[in-house]
Amino acid sequence: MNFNKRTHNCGELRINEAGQNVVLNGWANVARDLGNLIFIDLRDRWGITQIVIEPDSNPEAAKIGQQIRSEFVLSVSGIVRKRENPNDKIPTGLIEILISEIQILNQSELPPFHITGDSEVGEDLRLKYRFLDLRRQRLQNNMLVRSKLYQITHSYFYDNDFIEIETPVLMKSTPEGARDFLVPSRLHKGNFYALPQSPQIFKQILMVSGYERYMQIVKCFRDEDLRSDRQPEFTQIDVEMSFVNQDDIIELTEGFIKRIWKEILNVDITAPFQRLSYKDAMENYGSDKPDLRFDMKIKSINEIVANSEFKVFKDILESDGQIALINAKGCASYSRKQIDELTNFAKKYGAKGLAWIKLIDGEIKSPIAKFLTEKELKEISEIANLEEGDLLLISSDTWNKSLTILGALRLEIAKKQGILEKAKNNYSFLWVVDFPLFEKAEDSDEYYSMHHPFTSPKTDSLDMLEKDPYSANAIAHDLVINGHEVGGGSIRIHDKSIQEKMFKLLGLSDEEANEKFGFLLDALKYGAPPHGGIAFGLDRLVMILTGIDNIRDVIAFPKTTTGASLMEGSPSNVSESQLSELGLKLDLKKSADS
RNA sequence: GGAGCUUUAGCUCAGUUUGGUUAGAGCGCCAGUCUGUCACACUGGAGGCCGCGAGUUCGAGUCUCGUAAGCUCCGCCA
Repeated sequence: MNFNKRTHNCGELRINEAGQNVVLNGWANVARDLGNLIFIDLRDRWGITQIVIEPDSNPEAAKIGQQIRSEFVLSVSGIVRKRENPNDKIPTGLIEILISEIQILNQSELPPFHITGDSEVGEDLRLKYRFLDLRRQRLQNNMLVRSKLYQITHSYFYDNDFIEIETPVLMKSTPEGARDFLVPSRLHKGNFYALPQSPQIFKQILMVSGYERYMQIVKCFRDEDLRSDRQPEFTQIDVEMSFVNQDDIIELTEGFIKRIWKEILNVDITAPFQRLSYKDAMENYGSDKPDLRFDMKIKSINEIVANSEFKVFKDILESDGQIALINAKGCASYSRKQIDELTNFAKKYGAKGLAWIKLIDGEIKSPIAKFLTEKELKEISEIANLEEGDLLLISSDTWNKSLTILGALRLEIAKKQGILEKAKNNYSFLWVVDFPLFEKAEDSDEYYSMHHPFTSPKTDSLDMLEKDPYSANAIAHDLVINGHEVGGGSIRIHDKSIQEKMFKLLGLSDEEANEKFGFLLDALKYGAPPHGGIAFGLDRLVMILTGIDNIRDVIAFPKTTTGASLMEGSPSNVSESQLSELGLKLDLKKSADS
């Protein structure tokens, strides 16, 4: 097709260019036909420029102009001139283009939703017509931030002497953590590749190979249920270094985050970031990824009620549980119904109930007051800083559950009271360190790696690996921004015998360990350097940088909560011949029955 | 695996409490008028399987049951 190619984009012309002949290409954002004067807002990804057709002097252009509808693709030629009435809402608002020639390059059907403006549109419609949703300014801005982040990442790590190496997308299935996505092999019928949950082992092997500083922006895949911040395929900034300790990794990361915030948000942030041990994070905020933009700390009252006759408390204390509270400032006015809602909220996290204490008109109101002595009530009021109009929420359960419940309530209260809304332009950066090496399953006596099985124990925990392995700590570090876990890493095990011991503690026999991770154990035999690293969730970083609370809005082509793509219709059936080539037969009875 | 919310015009939603004539609004769309608009304005018009399937009822957008899709959360996510 012959058409006049643009001399400028739709966002760059200013009053200085007045008098110039220019050509613009783009989409008709909106057309306003005033009869003997036609205005068209021409849009491309750089901006909007108003073009004018004057029918009296250019009847041919007017004829075309009258046919133009929203989203038609145009090429326009004309002269830049000062506007009679400027529009101060857009950067090009001082000028307009008087048309000499206008060409319709393509028509458009009426789009199913407005491209212009920021109107709310149903998620399913947006995903089905993703090509139109991506045309909207909101998503274009998100993609732009994302692209900038790629560039900053590459340049920062390149400046720091890292090299980027690609690791396989088809690899061995090692279903230790999340479910793997599997890919059947045609050449090895009955065998499967897995898509990587992370390039963890490959990057460690690259350290053994002597690359010392590796990074990669890499897609990872986990076949687990989705959430508003979780997609089955997501992007990770993967980093690994040799001959380093934890502080080196943390320092490098802080420089990286500083550069991102400066270059994308023009915000200067100060390092080093605060550090909290896992234990302190849990005991103060009820979370291993606390949002520190507001305070509302959890207080333990175990000692205050140590001798309480109140059966609920007594039982919890006898089983080494945790009784703790938060002070919901100014929430004493909550109705019975609102408190019931909070209780139901807490029950989602496994709470059996929720006790509370209010101070209204100088008087304490509480369903459990009659079980507490005056001294206990006084000490609780003191430790909680109970003031007029406050509501204390008290949870008693196992250590982990009680604190997790209060941590969730802490966030819920902050949301309800507008505390989060007020803090939305603030940023809190935090390292959570000293994670336990192991985590016990709730319903069995089995232990799992809290991080992954290649995480190094702290050196002072090496002894404990022998005596009390399940109390040992890991040299692990999570980067938490505004209550989101955006990065996690550790110093890895580079000693083969410790790695073997870890597998054993996780219940893997020598055979199983060799079957699954033999190649890693092999590599550790040949001069593995001390090494460690970190990986960042790129999608979550973009969410924070754009202030968007949904991961789908920072990914060009995301999946729905059932893992489907509404645009191209995946996942989909495949033909019999495709299956037989792979030596596969479907047996859907089971899933149809259940 | 479990819980909750939503589904009505092209889009965003009201209507469901208490079943009852012809299901509404705003925006958009179509036609016409209009020389300074920028969410143009004005006049007129078209547009509905009330997600889908059963059931209750003289009668269902409205009540009951089932089902699908989207979203949010718990479990899950080494």
